[in-house]
Amino acid sequence: MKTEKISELTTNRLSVYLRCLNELEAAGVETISSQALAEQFNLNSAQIRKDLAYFGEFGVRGVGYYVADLRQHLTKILGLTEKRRVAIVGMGNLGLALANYNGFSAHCFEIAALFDDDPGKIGTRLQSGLEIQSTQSLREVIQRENVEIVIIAVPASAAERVLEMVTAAGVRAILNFAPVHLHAKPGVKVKTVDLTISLESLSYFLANPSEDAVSVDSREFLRPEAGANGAAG
Amino acid sequence: MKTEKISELTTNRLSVYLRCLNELEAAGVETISSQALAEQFNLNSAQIRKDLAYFGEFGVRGVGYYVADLRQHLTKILGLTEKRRVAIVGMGNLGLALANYNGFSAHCFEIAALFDDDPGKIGTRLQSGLEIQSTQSLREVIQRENVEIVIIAVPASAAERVLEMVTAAGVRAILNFAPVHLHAKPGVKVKTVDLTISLESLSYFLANPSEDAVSVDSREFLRPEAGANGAAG
DNA sequence: AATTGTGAATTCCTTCACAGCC
DNA sequence: GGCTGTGAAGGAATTCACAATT
Repeated sequence: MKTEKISELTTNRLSVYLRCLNELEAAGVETISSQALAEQFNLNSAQIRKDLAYFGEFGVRGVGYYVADLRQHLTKILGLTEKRRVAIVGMGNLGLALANYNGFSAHCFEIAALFDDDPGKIGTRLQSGLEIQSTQSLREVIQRENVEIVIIAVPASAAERVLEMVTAAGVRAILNFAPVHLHAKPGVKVKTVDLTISLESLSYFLANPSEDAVSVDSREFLRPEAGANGAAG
Repeated sequence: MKTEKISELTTNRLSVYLRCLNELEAAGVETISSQALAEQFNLNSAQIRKDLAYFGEFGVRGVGYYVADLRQHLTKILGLTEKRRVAIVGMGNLGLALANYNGFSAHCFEIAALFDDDPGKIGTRLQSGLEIQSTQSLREVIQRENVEIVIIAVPASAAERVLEMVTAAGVRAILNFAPVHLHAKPGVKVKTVDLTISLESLSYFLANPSEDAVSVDSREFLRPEAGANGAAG
């Protein structure tokens, strides 16, 4: 167990391993080797062992990793032992879609509040029973509902202002869908999902026939460069 | 102008530069230095110059880059001179939200077809006028409509099958929202946007109080690791 | 025999620092 | 003087390869 700084690339991979372990456990598999795990994701087995070794010695030499055991360790490392409460700001198409998406609850995230500043939307109740509230009550509601993570789904022009409101309310973890670079305060983490960049990256790929037409799932969050020829998954 | 392999991190940053140049041009700014550009994104100015230098000598020493000129070069490099036709497979909440999202057309992407295999949805027409079609006609429609990019917005269990159909129809660029690792054939690029990983990454951040509470917009698609202690300085 | 955990080697990416040019 | 383009240096992430362990 080291105290080095853990790269975000490593923690992203831990998420992937955890998902796979959930499936393996459901399938009744008891142990898995780093090699077998690596083959599922086009990763190197040493990388998996290193990722895990940052947090402890979870494996058994000559055997591999006990699925149930490792699953539990990763769940704890990723802070997923208890539900985390999430609010969404911006109830346009995307915000609504996320609010109605059921996959979150299965993964320890619970939508606890919805905000918009359009008077025509405030007061509307979704299928889930949650009511859209005014952004004017954002601070109060976030604190009362113990919201830990906020999803920003407003237009780019409003995103920075929302970030300020949200951090002023004490939130330290933000998932931003607005296509803009946000300036976060120290101690606050902003993850931006930028669909324009993703699409333009595909456009670049189409425009520049790769000399060596290798491919793979290009998830740049698993490897610094996947894709191109790389992987990414 | 080199022939080295261009990293996906570089092309992602080109998208960011282009967006900024669009704003600068609209604001009537004529030239910009790598230093000024770098400050907007917490990047190093040498990195920007290097990114651009892979593709040519676009700058003028002592002056900087002419905004209109560089904008045009980047548009061409990213293959954005003509509209790219996009299809969406899976008309659940997310697929619908993406289909109704207007930001695409502004960025040279045009939704050309929508697919689902739920008979209750097939034949439905969206606001845009586009009709949801059966996945059984996927190949035919994709070829007739000259679709170059497909967005997969189906459940994880169906994603691999959809990928096969789509690549069989000749599509080489896929944006995948299903939380699963897809296995792409050579010459095919898959970019996966995985919300579960993003949220779990935030959960990890909350669960592991960073010793040095520095922060930054952690877009791992701009730097191998942003955030944590990343860019701040 | 099989597989982990890890130092060393490698590869890749970023930053420095300065020559070259406007 | 100011700024680009770039070789060299530095840093970070991945992979190799093997000792340690069951």
